Amino acid sequence: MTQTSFLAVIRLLSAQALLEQTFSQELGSVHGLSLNDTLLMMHLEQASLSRLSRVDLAKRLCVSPSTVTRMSLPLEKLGMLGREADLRDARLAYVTLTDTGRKVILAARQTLERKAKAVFKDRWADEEVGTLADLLGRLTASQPNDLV
Amino acid sequence: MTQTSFLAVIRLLSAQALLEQTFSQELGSVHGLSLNDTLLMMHLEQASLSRLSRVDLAKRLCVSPSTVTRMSLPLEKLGMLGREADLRDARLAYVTLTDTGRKVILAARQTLERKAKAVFKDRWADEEVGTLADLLGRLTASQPNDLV
DNA sequence: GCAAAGTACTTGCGTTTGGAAATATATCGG
DNA sequence: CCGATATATTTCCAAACGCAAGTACTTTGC
Repeated sequence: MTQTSFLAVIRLLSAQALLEQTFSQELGSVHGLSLNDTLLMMHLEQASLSRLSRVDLAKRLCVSPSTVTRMSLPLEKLGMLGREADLRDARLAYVTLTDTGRKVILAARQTLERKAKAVFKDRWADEEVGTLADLLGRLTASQPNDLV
Repeated sequence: MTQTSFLAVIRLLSAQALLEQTFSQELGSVHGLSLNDTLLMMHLEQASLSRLSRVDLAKRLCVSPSTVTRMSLPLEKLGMLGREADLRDARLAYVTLTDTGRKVILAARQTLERKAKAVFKDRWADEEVGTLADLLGRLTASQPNDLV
């Protein structure tokens, strides 16, 4: 079992590296977004009030807070993200999803869905994809809200 | 099923981000290696003659060839990696695993195994971990040689 | 056998990222 | 209320990476 755990982890890392190549290239050329940009906006999309604090986003994306600060800057200038203060806590600087951003992320999501479908197109039964999603969900269960 | 595929991919990306944090921190503090350093040496470990060309390594790690060049430089200076030419093709510059490197990667592998085991310690049946490893193996089947 | 195309590697440059430090604000204990 | 500690954000600096260009060598087509 120690060997199986190791195998599972190694393959997870390898599979991600493989998928990231495809997805980030497609997202970049079609929508001008990085994969992390997209995930950030997807988190905002499903958040209440379409807004999240920077540290919250950092935890969800597993990146440092400074990365969130820098990632959101260009997207803000492009009008996809906004900034909002908290009335009770002046330290917080929420990142918000604008209407423009909502449209962009909707399109990007469709691109991702199409690519994701293609990944499993051959040699995968629907049930197997479901099992994979379930098992991976157990791994991320400790994390803040699930996407999708 | 398009929704399930999407869910599986998103969760795969999230799970990897989560695991990478743990593993790269542990590998860095204990062995002074990055996660990619470790994977590179693990590929060499199981290669015939303990050597691989730089482009081959790049494909296996899903990084650019220039990254392999730069990654191997410091490891070479530390005596973990070596360089070897090919008699028939003067373009090739194999990366080789030295005896020192073999010892280091053996220790690093044990660290990874321990951490991997901890990931699945709670709420996972052995069979489920095996299923996960199998399914992920299907994703990476298109890639060059599997590790482990 | 030679020109053209392909492959392997390296280097320069710009981008992205994490960690430490700095700043501002909030909370807690007395 | 006040000082100490904790939290949220930003900025600086250095490390890691991809891409494009350059060099060297090999293979292909004639």
